[in-house]
Amino acid sequence: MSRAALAAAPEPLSKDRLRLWLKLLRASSRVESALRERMRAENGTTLPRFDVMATLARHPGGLRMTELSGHLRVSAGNVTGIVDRLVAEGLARREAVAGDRRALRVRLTAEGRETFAAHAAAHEDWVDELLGMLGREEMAALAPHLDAIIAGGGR
Amino acid sequence: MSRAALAAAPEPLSKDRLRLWLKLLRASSRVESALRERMRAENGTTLPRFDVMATLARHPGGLRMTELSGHLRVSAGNVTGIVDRLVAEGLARREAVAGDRRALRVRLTAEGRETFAAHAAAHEDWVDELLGMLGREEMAALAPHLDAIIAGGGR
DNA sequence: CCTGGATAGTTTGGACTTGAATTAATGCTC
DNA sequence: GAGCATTAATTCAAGTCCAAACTATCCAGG
Repeated sequence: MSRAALAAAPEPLSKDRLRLWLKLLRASSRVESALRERMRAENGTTLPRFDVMATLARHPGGLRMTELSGHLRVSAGNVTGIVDRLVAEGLARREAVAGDRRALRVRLTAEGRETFAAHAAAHEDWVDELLGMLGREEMAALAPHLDAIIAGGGR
Repeated sequence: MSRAALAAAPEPLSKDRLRLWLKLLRASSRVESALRERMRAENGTTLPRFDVMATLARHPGGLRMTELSGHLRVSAGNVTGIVDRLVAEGLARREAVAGDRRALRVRLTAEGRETFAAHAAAHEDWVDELLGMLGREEMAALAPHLDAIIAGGGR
């Protein structure tokens, strides 16, 4: 074996992982910023607000603040401000929880449900368009690896 | 063909795309927040600052503010503040550009280069750990699809 | 009871983000 | 060579985000 072949150490896997991470980040950022922009321009709202409303829509009985921040990937202190704005716009309501005066239950109003339904339909169309290059097979190839990353090293 | 078979419409692809988008977002968020946390706790810095320094490190001759905000995917107004902080910490420097008094060239200082080298090494280790479940084959399966999403529908 | 620790939620401080407005300088065109 | 659109960068307003401190309430032991 030649000296050159010996010297050509295989590139460490960590470099590949770094590159893959950059790709993952870019792909995600591209979709997210397109969605943010359309949410703003066409629905007059923001992604965080939409996420909160989506979570509330999946739980018609309402959620406590802690549950809400648990379902989302945002901190509790953060949810307070977003819910404040939803309440101010008449899209959500805070109710007392019987038996625990510390807790609050947040729930969408009727107007909030209507508004969310319209936004969600548009959102689904946009995602469909932004990921239109992926067919069933491509998604089947991607999904398990994304799940593995989400599951992480046990964590 | 039975009535049931006719009624059982295949689930629209758009639902799958929506689910895939949520997976992509979660995977990306998981890695990003782990990196942010470590950057803060162990390197005493933030991801945006690190990103700016990484870009500057790849261009030893310096970059104009516009070029910097172009390489990163952030708005120009944003870069101003981040560079401000880097300059305040002595990690970067703004220089005048001969021939165009509007423009500025941003460059890492010697201290900035040293600091970045240390942070970058740690960063690579963390990514290697966070994506450790992916081997060469998994990455080879993922990368082209991520590239397709990045390339988008032309834009 | 009552006191000390846990829990629910808010507040606070600092950083980042975008989009839009602003300031300053450039360069094209007539 | 005087106007005028363009470009470089900053500033601004509003919102998002996190971590940490704080307030109010709950609850368990003594």
